[in-house]
Amino acid sequence: MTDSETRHREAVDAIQREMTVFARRARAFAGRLHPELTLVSYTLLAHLEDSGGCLAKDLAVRYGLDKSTVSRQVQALERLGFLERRPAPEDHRAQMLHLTPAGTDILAQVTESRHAAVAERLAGWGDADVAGFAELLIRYNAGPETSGDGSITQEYSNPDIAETVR
Amino acid sequence: MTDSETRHREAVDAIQREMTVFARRARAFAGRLHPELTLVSYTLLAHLEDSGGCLAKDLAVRYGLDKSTVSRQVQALERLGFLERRPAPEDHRAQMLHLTPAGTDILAQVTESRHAAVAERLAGWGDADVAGFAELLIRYNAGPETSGDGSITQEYSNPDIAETVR
DNA sequence: AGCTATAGATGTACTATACAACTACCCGGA
DNA sequence: TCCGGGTAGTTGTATAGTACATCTATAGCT
Repeated sequence: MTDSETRHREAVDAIQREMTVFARRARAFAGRLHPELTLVSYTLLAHLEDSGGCLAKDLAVRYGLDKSTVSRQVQALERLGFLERRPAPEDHRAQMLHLTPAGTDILAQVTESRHAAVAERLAGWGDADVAGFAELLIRYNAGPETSGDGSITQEYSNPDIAETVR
Repeated sequence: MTDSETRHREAVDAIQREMTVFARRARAFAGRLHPELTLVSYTLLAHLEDSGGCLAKDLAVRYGLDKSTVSRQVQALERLGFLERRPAPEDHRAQMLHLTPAGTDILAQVTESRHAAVAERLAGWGDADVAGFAELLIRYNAGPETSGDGSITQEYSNPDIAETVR
């Protein structure tokens, strides 16, 4: 193995390790930040905002969750008053999910908290590094252009790619 | 707000969003990759390897987990034959945890799988980008040098800083 | 009309987690 | 010396998130 190959392997290992560190902290982190909204709830509400309303099925496909999981999450978010269901006129099996004003509100609050937490970690970074980090993360999450990421099934990975490049 | 400030804010938002995307996928991802070892189990075993053996307390502090959680994780890993407990000679309340050969083995396998998954996502990246991404992630996880990350308590954040720069 | 596919809800089970209470042990001071 | 407060770990209990299987109602094609 050449020096360059060794360096490359070590960098990949570092990325693997650091992503693991981050992932391990993320949920507890999100929970402490805003007990009202878990990481998943936050993501679901955020998608409702982005999409301007969608079906539970869409959320399940996009985030690789079982439809039963989404069904219960939606129930909980409805109970909290953050979203409402409206009968879909064109398909009586489905229901359009929409953010309520309260949902829009809490989403903005949580987004702001998360933004602040990230900004604090980035304190002292140069603009170029911040911009570069953002770009590399987007590229990483988008995954190989050649479809499929070798670890999750096709149906799961594609919607995520769609999301990150939206 | 100047153009530069706007660009900066958008980059921070992108980082926040991409980290969220990543975190949401990580656990399910880890589970599919190696059902034997969850993300947490993997991290605990990895720390045993790095440290050459430690106490359950150390794991709890380092990873911000409750000692009961660690206790049960350790039980499970012992049942699977991946670690063993040895009475600590200098403190009879405590027990040193050590990887077994089977534990060392599975850890190597999972590390390899994770490495491969990451490498696949990085396929087509230039060496400089890979190295730069690794460096930025390490810096991000290490957090602001000024101690405390504004989101978790002091006791939790420090061990993690220690870990990422070990 | 009838068959199959789909959106969602519900029953059930499992895992990870936290908090509280408990046991066993450690150590420093009166 | 033993007593009290601190510490390592276990166990009881509760909760959240998740998946899989099953069920209902509806859609849409032939």
